[in-house]
Amino acid sequence: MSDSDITTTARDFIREAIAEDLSNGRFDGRFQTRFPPEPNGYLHVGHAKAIGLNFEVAAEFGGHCNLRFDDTNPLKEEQEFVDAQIADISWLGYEPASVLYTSDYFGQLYEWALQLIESGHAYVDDLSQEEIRAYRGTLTEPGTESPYRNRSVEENLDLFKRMKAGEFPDGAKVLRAKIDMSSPNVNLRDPVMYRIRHASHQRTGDDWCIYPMYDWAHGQSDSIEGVTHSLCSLEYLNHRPLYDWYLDSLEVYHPRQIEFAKLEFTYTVTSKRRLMRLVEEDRVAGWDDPRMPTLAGQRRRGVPAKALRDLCEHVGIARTNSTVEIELLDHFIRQELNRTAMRVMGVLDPLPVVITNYPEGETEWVEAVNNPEDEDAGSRTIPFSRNLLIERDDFMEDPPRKFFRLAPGREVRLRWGYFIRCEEVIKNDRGEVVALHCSYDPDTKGGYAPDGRKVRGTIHWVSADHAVPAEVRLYDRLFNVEDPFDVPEGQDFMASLSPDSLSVQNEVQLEPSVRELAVGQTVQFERKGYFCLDPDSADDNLVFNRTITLRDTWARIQSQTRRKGKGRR
RNA sequence: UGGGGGAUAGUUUAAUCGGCAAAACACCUGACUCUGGAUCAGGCGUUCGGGGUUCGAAUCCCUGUCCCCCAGCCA
Repeated sequence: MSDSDITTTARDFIREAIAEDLSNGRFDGRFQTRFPPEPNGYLHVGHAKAIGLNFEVAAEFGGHCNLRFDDTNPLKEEQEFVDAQIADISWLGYEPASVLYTSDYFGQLYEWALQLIESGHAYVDDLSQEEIRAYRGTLTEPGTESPYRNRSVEENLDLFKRMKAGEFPDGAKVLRAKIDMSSPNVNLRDPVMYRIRHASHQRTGDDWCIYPMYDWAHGQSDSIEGVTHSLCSLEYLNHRPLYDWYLDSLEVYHPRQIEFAKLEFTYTVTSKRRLMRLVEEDRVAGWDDPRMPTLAGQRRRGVPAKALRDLCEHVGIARTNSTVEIELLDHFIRQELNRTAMRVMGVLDPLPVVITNYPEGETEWVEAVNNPEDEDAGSRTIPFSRNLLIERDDFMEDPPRKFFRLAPGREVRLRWGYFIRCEEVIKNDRGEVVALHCSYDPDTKGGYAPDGRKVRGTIHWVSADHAVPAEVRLYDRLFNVEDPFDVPEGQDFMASLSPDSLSVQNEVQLEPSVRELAVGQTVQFERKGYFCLDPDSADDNLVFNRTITLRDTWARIQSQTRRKGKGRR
């Protein structure tokens, strides 16, 4: 590929910048990125954008992308999160060239801090946290210099070494960069480089009691690794001058930071802090609860990684803050699953049907197509017998107009089976429908009538004698408003939590072929939606999560007529 | 008169050096269908406001408005 090809195929401003740097020879033709999460929580759908961008540009421009854990704060980080993040990235479909840790650079970072002290660019400050805040000034007023700002190099060196040696308690001192207390960019008002934290780190144990701040660690880590383009979110724009300042002051290799907008969605929150609250306050079953926007949650729900990748590609890279409608993700999930998921029949809310003219005790096997979108998926057989189960809402005793399903005297097709006609409605003492007596037409096997007569409705069913019971967890949106932060005065996003985000169906009956399913596999229950076999399943107790419903035109018709009816009154 | 970033259909994005404003989702019609699924056809609707330059402006200039980020010893 020639340079001009690279430029003309650039799809966004970041790819343009990369192409330009590459053709200028700015980084000697080298190209390298990194995805740098802090292991303080689980990765979520918003991260998919940054992950995809970093890994995909690396592949496109012939470079590589590392995973680097930005593990500079032992108070918040855990090995569990490291492991989970590695698994999630792999599930998304990307493989880091290397897995690296900022904590591996603590030694080098310390040496560089000494260097900055020696060159007069850093000092030890005894001010308390509150004092430092007060001295920093405000957004509109300049700060004031610390009384400790002009200590001698010798004193700073001595103090900093003693900080590292553990001579001082937490918070007693910090190392600060000496930049400009009156800078209009508050990040440049002598930012803290090191704080004292007598805490064990998940990787370095008790080797250190001083830990570097993000700004001091990040650019230098990029530099050590040879990253060429350090891609990060918009909030770091204000930090770029500092990123550049440290690298320039150290006179080391200097990568280029470029910022882009994060990905956010309606009807959810994406911030590790808030997701943490949902988990800790038991509003969900854990980080991988299928209602969670975490990658682990989405995976468990049955969302294909491809859907997330497709969405990110569609959304693109820009500098505009944006909130994508969750319906767009739904679209990509359905698009992918429609193509790939095997079809299966399952009745969520069963109503017994007796085929009165079908011989008792007899079973025959009908052929069913596995996936009409994929010829190679083949077919399977399903047992048919006298005792069937159909979906309760596929029958109405007194059907409204436009209801095409079963009703007294009416004929429908059992998918892949026979035409049946409802002859009798059986009720209990309370007048509730408990069963249907139907007749079948033996000439319609496979679903075709030799006389060419048509039926409006085709419904799914299972043979009661052969069905496999299961538990199905139906998920709805975790939050019931587009913007969870849109709450009354004095309340927070937790108030937007939907009370109905999970309902469990325990009476579900499925066709026998579901016994072959693997945990994590997503199939379509015909006419109902996509469902994923959950790890909670046991041999005698299958558990499915509903990934997403099918598009439901009937539901729309119903809500429309309901609306119209109301309007007339 | 703190600094920085941003604004194109309901949403997210395109639009080569200033040259016909477009796609997907969503929504609405209709066709087709052994999933009220899928598919197909059609419809809806857009350059933040006001000036200016120009034959021609989403794009350039001036001006105004609105939104986002920053005052952690978080990242």
